[in-house]
Amino acid sequence: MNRRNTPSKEAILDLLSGSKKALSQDAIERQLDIEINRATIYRVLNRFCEDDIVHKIVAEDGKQYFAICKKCDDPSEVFQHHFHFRCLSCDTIECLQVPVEYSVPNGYEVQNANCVLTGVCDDCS
Amino acid sequence: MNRRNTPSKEAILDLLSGSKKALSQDAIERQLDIEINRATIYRVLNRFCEDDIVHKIVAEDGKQYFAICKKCDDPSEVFQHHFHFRCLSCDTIECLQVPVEYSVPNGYEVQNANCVLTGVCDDCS
DNA sequence: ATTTTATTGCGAATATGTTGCAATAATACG
DNA sequence: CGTATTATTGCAACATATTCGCAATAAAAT
Ligand SMILES: [Mn+2]
Ligand SMILES: [Mn+2]
Ligand SMILES: [Zn+2]
Ligand SMILES: [Zn+2]
Repeated sequence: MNRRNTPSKEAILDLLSGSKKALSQDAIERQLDIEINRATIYRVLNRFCEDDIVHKIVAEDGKQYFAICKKCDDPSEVFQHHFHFRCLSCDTIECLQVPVEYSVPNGYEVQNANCVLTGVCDDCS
Repeated sequence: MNRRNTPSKEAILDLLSGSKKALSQDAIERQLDIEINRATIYRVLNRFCEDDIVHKIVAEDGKQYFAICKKCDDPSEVFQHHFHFRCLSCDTIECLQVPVEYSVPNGYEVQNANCVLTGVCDDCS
């Protein structure tokens, strides 16, 4: 149950921390300096998710992308569910600072939101 | 390029038209009276999507779900991007009549939205 | 009837993600 | 330190979803 510090964890966390984009397992594997097994990368990422260090986005391509959970500038306000943007041109996914707002019919209880907008980002337009 | 009418198309369209839920390929295959090959089901569904008869939702499970494109009660208004709800209890996905509203940073152009809320639906709570 | 070609079925390929298991190594504790 | 505990890793195998090539079939046009 108790977490241990390992080179794998550290390398993956460093990579995600320094990235402006959400990364998939294979992007992480490619960008890493050290070699880490695929299964290990997934296990590390899933543990980060359990610990709320990282959140997972599932895009329209059906793949999982992972991004660091950042707090808002206003530390009193927890960073809520937000939109993600997938650029079809540069094929990247990023977290938008845009909260997801919705209302649901009576009796519906929402536990999570996975919202991805697709299009062309500023850099590519 | 020209579309032809086939028993497969008709059966799948009937099924989707009569369903309150978005359906995955394997759900469609199970619920069909006639037997249709897996690859064919996907091809029919993808053609429906191209023709804007059906829309595709990708859920957190990474699977594709398909639902008929319905117009609003108000025929003047095209049915926009809307939220979808995935119930973890009855494991279904439905279209909510809740439009997706957002703003994006300057220079971003949105072409599509894939938004799925997850939780427990009214029937199951 | 004949032609054209969209559609289908089949099998194989691709891709993503998970799991069992034995080996390794981080941590706790004497 | 030295040892014990067990979280973590690598590897291979597995599971599942979706696509693709290709030859056969059948809708639609002539
Ligand atoms: Mn995010
Ligand atoms: Mn829908
Ligand atoms: Zn871009
Ligand atoms: Zn339900």
